[in-house]
Amino acid sequence: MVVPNRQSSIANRKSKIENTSTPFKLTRLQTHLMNWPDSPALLAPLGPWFDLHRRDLPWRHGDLGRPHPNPYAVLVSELMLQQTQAATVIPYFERWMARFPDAAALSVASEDEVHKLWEGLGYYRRARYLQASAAHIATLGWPTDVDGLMELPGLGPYTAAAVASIAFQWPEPALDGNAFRVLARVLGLDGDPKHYAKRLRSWLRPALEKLGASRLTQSLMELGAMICSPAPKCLNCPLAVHCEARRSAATDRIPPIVQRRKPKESELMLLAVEAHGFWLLREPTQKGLLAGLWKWPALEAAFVVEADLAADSGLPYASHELYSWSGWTQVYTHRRELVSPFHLRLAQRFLAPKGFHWVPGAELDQLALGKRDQRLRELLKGTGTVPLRGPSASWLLDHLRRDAALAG
DNA sequence: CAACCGTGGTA
DNA sequence: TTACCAAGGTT
Repeated sequence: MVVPNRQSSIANRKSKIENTSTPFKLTRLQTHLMNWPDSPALLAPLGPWFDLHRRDLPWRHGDLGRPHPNPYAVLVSELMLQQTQAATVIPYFERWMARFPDAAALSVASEDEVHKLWEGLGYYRRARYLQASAAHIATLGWPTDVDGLMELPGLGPYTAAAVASIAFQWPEPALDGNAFRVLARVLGLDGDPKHYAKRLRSWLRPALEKLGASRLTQSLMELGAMICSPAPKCLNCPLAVHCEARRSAATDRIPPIVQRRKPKESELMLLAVEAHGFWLLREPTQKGLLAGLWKWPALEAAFVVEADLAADSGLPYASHELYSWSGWTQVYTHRRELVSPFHLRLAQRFLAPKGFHWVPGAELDQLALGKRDQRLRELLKGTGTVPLRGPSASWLLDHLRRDAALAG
């Protein structure tokens, strides 16, 4: 497939990235660029270093001087690599490409299967965006410039530029966390390097044109991942001679650490309710945490206190059995959950509330679950339950049905 | 624009 | 154990 290089500029985009520059800002920009070393000269050592030390990643093509033979593979890898380390991505990428070898195959897949192949990788929105992008490409073909790539769902400034440079050799500067850290240190930037994004892109473009877009983009990120890491290994760095942060012993201050909000804590009971070989699962939601995935029913654990007070009310659930395991802490980006898992076995099924579904045990493994719910699914396969230590079975069931009624 | 979206590695 | 943070993007 031949894709023309339109030489469009991310920095001058009207939409999504930044506003067009005013004459005043352009003047400041030019002034500032005068103080930075020439980018092709400064970054030239990256090429030879990369040829010697580059990792052999399954989405990485041998000849970086040409457009990538499979742009779809680049797209898949870049979506998977968002906020995710390469080592984690590799097995997911292999399975994905085996099952969905091209955009057409992905575009006709079921959403459940798409999520199943993404299971455990996190940020599940990316899987849906990738499928939507594949549908666009299968129908209309590949975009012909970086602005077109930006229109694909799930592609922002970084990913659009990464696909442009790695898949098509368009000279679009792709700035990820690695590139920002490397450039902040080499140039000795003060403050958050993201504030320099626009100037850095203008400054980088000549280097992309001279050293090769794919080669420079990947070598910059590879250096950030392997050498110029948060705790840098400057002795092995091909840019050390001209690095401002190293010269001034400031690599621990550049770039500055951005502090995060403390995660919110919550406590919940996670229920595997079983009846005659069927399991009660929450159907996938469209929004919120773990959207698109199946979930075990859960109850706010504040109820546990009530349960202790209520004790067993003597309701007719004599044939029910309740098992539990020791709990754990489930960590998300901005949340911490204290999880208490239970297995409740019922003598008979009841009508599944709205938003719930009785799943045959044989199909449990086919559902896409988040790590928290995968963990309970695995517990059910073992025999390591401990005697009941928690609310009564009747109490749990009553609250589950009440909770489901409210949710529905 | 701050909040939100998962999970695993690392010091 | 805690906190940072990773080939970020969307709302």
